[in-house]
Amino acid sequence: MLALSEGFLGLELSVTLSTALVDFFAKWGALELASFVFDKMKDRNVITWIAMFVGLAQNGLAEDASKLFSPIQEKGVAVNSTTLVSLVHSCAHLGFLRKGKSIHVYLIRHGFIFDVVDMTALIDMYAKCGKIQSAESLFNNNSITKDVISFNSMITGYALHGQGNQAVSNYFRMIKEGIMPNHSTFLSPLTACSHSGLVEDGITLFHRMKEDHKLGPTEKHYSRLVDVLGKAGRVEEARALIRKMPFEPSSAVLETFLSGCRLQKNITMGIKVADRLLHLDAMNTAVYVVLSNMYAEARRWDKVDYIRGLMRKHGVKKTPAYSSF
DNA sequence: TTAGGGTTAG
Repeated sequence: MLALSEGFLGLELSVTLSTALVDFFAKWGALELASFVFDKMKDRNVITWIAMFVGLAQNGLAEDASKLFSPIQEKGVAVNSTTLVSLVHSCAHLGFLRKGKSIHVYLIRHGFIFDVVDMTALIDMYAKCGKIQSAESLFNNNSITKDVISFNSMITGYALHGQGNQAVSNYFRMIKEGIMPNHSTFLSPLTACSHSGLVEDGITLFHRMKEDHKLGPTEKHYSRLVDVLGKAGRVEEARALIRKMPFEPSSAVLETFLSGCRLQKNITMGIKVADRLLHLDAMNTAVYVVLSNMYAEARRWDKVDYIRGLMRKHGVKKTPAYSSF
């Protein structure tokens, strides 16, 4: 602190070096240090302000970040692409729709030319802030050449808004437009399929990954499809899928499967997978809770007591939450 | 010697 406040080796730190420090500290979550350097600076440039703003935003300090917004705007620093993207990205993260929109409007008024990266940041911001139609019209206005990230962003937006059909159809549109998907492309629509009950679409997408694009599904993709199948009551198929996985299923996949078993009130299968999960980690609270809830739903109070006993035996503290019915 | 887009949902 002393070295920083009096300058390094008695020299005043340059704006560039101080800014690098603000950025470094903020990125590591050392916001007190970042603020300290920021406050001490006599001169700050665009990058200094943005680094501080982004640092606060990424660390969830919405209110503090918000206070920097006006000075940034007053200085008119939101004029280049990098600045725009940094600011808009943080606005998306914080749900600052009005602020994000004001940057967008400001730049339109000033005749700013948006590239695909700028557009993607805006699409993501509008989608995350609940304005899926604004995101959609930006995406569809044909002023930019779309790429895999802008497509993924739009697809994620649809998924976020429960528009499973749109998420899936934009995957096909992307292929039609000759853009190669990547692993991320498939995650959002698969999630959307589980939310919207689009079982066949989910299965199709999953298989297209490998067959059409040579993309081996990762554990997350398996987990999503297990969820799609589990929610649709196709527990046996979900189980077969897990067995076919080219790697050992982690707790995450098994927990997804377990919640499918609970949803379908398949206690027999639920016990099997819970047993496996507890062999992986006897302290996995979630497993006890789900098992206990399954038994409670089946009014098997003796078993509920038994689970409680198991928890005590293993020193698992959390009391299972009973579902009300 | 400083700032750039997507990556489940909860």
